[in-house]
Amino acid sequence: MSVKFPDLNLDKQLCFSLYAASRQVTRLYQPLLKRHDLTYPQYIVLLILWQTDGVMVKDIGHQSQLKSNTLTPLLKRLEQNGLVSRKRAKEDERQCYVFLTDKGKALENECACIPMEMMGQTDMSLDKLMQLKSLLDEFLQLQEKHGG
Amino acid sequence: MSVKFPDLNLDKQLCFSLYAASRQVTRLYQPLLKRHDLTYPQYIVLLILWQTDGVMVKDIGHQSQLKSNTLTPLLKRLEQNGLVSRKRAKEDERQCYVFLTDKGKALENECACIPMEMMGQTDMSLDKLMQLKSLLDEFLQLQEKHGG
DNA sequence: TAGATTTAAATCGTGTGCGATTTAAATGGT
DNA sequence: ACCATTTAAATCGCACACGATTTAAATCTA
Repeated sequence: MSVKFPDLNLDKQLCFSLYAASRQVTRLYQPLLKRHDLTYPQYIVLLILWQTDGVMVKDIGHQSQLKSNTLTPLLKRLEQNGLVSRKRAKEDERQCYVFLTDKGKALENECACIPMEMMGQTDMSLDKLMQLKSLLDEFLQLQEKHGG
Repeated sequence: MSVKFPDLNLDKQLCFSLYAASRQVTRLYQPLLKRHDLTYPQYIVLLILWQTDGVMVKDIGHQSQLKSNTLTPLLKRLEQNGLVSRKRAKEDERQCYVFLTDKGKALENECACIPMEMMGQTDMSLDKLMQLKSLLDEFLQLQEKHGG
């Protein structure tokens, strides 16, 4: 058994590491984001909007890999906090466009220091972080190809 | 700015990739675990118990990096499903030991095929998966050292 | 053009995650 | 022995995630 499948345990361990690392990163972000009354998933959505303002919920979903059942309540919270506004598209009433408010746009500058602060907390070389990202992206791409 | 911090965006993107990859892996596990009425975090806890039966909640917490506020309800669900039993330690009533039931022990064999099935779904070389795990573990270790 | 199908969000229910607090048991210092 | 402190679980509240379903709008088709 251990000859035929020498690394049968690897995937357990890999998934375990991935799971723990992801939550650890979220924990690292939390104190930085709390200053701006943001959660980590809210920050992810804002990163998407700061890149391109006025995006459909569907497209935010595609970029973040989150569905409307997660995004709708999250976006409502961002709206309640005055960071975004949601408008139905006139040409297709099913679609909902999300726009940054002035406050939401201003927040981008206030959050500008976060990436730097995070980098400082990782203690890993830039080279290894890039390697890590590259491997994760390869995994995600293979998944997108295979899983639709 | 871009000279001094050439990859300021890397960490945004890396965290994003990590976040997406972790959830993708959970999604891959779900259909396999559903057959046994398990969630992914429940499976993680069972992996720990299959390795060593009769562990304190505290130790499960240390291995899984989950606290009692997550573990207590999760363990109660496992108990309700007849997979584990929880007993207070006689020598220290604060401590709670978790034991596998016969059903819980039997489940290990039923889940034996899961790692193999998962490996088949990743489409990545063993070499790269090991690289990935190595980088994630290095990150986690640095965090444990730094963050306590 | 009426009815079936597809599509985009929203809604619902369950199970995490986690900060903060609480409860109760053990321990430590005086 | 007494009381403050520490420790291990449990509890509470909030915000995700996600499968499944629903709602409503657009589109396709006979």
